Amino acid sequence: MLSILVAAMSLPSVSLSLEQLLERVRRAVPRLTKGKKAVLSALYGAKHPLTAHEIYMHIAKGIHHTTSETPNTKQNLPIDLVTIYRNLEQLERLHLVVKIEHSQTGWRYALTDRPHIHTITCTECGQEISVGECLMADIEQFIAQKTGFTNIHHVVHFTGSCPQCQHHSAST
Amino acid sequence: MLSILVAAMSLPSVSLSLEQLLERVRRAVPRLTKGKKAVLSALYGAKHPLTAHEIYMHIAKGIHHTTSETPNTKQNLPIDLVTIYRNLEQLERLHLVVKIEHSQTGWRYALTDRPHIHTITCTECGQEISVGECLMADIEQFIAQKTGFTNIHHVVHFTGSCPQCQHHSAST
DNA sequence: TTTGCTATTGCAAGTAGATTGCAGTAATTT
DNA sequence: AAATTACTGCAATCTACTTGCAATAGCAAA
Repeated sequence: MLSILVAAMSLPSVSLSLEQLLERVRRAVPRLTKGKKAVLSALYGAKHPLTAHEIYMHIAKGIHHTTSETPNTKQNLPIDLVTIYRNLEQLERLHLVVKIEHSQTGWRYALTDRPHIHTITCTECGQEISVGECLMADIEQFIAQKTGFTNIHHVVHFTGSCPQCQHHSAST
Repeated sequence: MLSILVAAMSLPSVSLSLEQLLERVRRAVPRLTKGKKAVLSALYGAKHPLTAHEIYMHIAKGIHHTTSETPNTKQNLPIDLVTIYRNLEQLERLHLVVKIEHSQTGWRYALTDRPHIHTITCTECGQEISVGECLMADIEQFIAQKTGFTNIHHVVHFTGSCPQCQHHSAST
């Protein structure tokens, strides 16, 4: 039984260039704006799912600082956080972006169909580690057959007692 | 492969009385208070995972109204919402209660080891339906072996396009 | 039963992620 | 180049949740 689940780990790697992604989004939305491109670029380059605030910081860091020579124009201002929220919401409705988990600092988003990892958090000490690539593909397929939903995605996070904290538990 | 997942749906039913549950908690916590008993009783009687606010309302509804004959004593006052939050946090640390999903109105909690259902929400119209009992047991076992964690629980929620909304999607 | 210890409670104030209204801006079409 | 309107940024707001602290109430020992 476990061997089947392990097999599910070898997900196909997505080899879509950023340019191809932007072209795909351009066809799906009314206007491909600067803010939308910045959000997609941040998610494209991310190794882990990002919160809206992390996307904001990523964009802000990529912008050159203002000096007397380079005044504060529209070009070098960061994208407003509220714009990032609104773009994530729109891209999620179009199934181009998905919520992966609700972390302690808010929802984390990733590009759809990206192979991704999930994490497990110790409810006692707060330690958080990876559990490897996603194992949910079979469950999603089962749900699709049962409910008629398509474009199924999952929000998954695990909790438990890490090896160091196991003796404190009441359930053993 | 799917037949294995379907088999995982027949989880053992938990037949613990409320009294047995309270006794178990009494041994695990320093003081079994009125608030803690009320929270546990609400979760015990719940058919679905509850938010802190839903637990608050459930407790408040179960209390007799104040009249001139029955003045406002400590006995018929509801449990403060902050007390419910603190009890849920404590019970979660002891693995007696678990977060099931982060709904639009906040985290939903359930008693640990209760057979429970998960839901799928349409990202376009917001419709939410059940996907049947939980299929995560095998994945949790795999993670336990890989990470050394015990008392593993999961936070799971699904999203997708419901049959009525599927033509609007950009991903097809 | 009474007493003492301290975990727990309730109130109030605060934090932070996320949302909303609106006037101005900019991406696209013609 | 002009027109249309989707989108942006600012400010204000909402709400789930947390924290500080004095008062209260479980529980155990006397």
